[in-house]
Amino acid sequence: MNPMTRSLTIATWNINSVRLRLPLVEHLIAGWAPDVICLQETKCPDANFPTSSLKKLGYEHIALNGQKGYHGVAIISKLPFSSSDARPFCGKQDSRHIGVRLTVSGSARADRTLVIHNLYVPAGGDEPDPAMNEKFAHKLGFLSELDQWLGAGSGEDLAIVVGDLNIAPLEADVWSHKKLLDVVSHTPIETETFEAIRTRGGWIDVMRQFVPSPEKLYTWRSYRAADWSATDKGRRLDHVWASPALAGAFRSMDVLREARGWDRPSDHVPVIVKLEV
DNA sequence: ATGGTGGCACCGCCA
Repeated sequence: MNPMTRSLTIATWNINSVRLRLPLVEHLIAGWAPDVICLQETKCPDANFPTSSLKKLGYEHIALNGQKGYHGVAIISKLPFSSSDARPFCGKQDSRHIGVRLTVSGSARADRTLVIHNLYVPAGGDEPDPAMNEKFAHKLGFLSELDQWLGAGSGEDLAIVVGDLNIAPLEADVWSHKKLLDVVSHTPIETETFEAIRTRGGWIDVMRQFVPSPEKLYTWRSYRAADWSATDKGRRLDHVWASPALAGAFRSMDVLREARGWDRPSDHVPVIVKLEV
């Protein structure tokens, strides 16, 4: 490794209740030891977040935007934050974003600032018609605000966006493109808007740098499947975007497919990236 | 064959 860079591992995972699945978070930590873990759907108020357990495991820096019962995002980190912020969307009080600023110290160069945004985009309900389904209208409104924000670019030299974005943009991101064209998460209005925001903002689809289309790549499989592994009807709903300055920085990307088979699993699996900054 | 499962909360809602 270049001694003038620092290696950093970042995980993103929709955990579907951080309290119920704290043992799985601990398992992820024991096996992969990410420097930073971005969680979505923590489903608990900040006061109930398992802060002390995670601090004992070395994640002493924790930024929370939780709420009771629904949504909720968190960033836990071995590295300190110089600041954090939570953005509101659509005039609602949903906890769907937390952002942090990390100072990454290189041994022989000036410190560099890395911004990480952790997002939980609305799922959007079942009916892909905003006139009939206000949850889908909310999702489209959320994307419109994301376009104004992230579509305008990173705003920072070194920036990463991760999270459950609840859209599978490419044909290779779903088990059947044709069967899912009318299914919320893969409708043309969603996939086209998603890719328009990403490309207009100059964001790199980091996962697809490592597993290019048309190879299938999934991060989510329904709880309703009788046998998730055999049928493997998955979707890539979780994403890692990076600003242009990070184009050459990523060294690895792993989708922990096996995590879908862990005891009492989340329906999403962790995605882990390693980069040098 | 048009279901199914899972979490949280409170006895329905959301995913």
